[in-house]
Amino acid sequence: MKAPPSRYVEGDPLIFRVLTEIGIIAQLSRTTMERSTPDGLSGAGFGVLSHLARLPGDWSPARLARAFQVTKGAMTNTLQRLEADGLVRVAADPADGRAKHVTLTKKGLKARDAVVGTLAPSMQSLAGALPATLLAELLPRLAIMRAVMDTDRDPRG
Amino acid sequence: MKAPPSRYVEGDPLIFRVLTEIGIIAQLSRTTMERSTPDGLSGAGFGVLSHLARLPGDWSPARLARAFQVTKGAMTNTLQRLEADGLVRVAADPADGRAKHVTLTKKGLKARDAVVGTLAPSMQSLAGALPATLLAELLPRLAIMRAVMDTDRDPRG
DNA sequence: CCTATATAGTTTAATCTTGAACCATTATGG
DNA sequence: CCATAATGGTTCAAGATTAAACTATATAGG
Repeated sequence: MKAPPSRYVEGDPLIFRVLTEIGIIAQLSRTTMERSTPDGLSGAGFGVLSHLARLPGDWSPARLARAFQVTKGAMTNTLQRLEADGLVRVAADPADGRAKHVTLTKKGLKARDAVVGTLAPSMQSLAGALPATLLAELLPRLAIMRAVMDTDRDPRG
Repeated sequence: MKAPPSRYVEGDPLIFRVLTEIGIIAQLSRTTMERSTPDGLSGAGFGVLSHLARLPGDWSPARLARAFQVTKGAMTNTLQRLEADGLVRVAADPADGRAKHVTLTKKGLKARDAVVGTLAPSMQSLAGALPATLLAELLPRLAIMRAVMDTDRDPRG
């Protein structure tokens, strides 16, 4: 019987420790990212542009809010700013009187690509500092975890 | 030569895709966590309590701010709320006239444990829904990634 | 049909974080 | 020793997010 080195480090279930690491990495990458978008494009705005660029399909404000796990009010706000800057187009859905369609403008795509380009050097330096196979090992596992969490979450406000 | 299924999904470097997954998981877990602390304890507050509970040592507001990658102002705010609720103690550092020491109170430790307990069922259900070895495979790799990002970041605030 | 319920989107007040300015104290190096 | 730079902490205005209330449209059941 020997005393543990600290009260919780050993005892906390794996899941807590994994989520803690993920939270810190997300925070670090978020601040890095936002420093590359001083042109009035918020992190949330960039996220929406990037999402629309990567994932084709019909995107309504409500669907975007669910995808980002953000309230409808926050998404309204983000989209209003993006539309005011001409980065997205928001049109009424002809099939559903409640809904709207969000699409990327050319300007929006260019703005997104510009941020990605600005970000590239620091991302490459980060990737280069990691063990060669690390990212390839992480990605599919993170995708599984995200998929599981994504399915049994509660809808938001 | 065949056309890629979408413009970016295949082309984005691994590092972007990994960080995207991490960002979404962090957001999902953050909202889950904050729903388990309706007693006026913010997510940031819980993070600080948990940090102090898990990692012994001398913690000043500035060091906590760096650990969480948050501005000094935000940490001042968080600590003032925690201290007002009697969850932490903040005392002047006798060795450094500028600095302060932050320590957990018994009440703070109990509050932290209570939140962890409330969270446990959903965490267990999540862990149970994942492939058995997934978390054990993720943790060391995430720790490496966090360590690398942590070392060559800019100081804040 | 018609009522009840669910969903899409907006608005509002409250909360939190940032960035910058600021003061106090400590380290550095001529 | 002294001037300068660096660090610790607080405060304040601006920006972003949340929860909740509200309007409008759509769906389901009797």
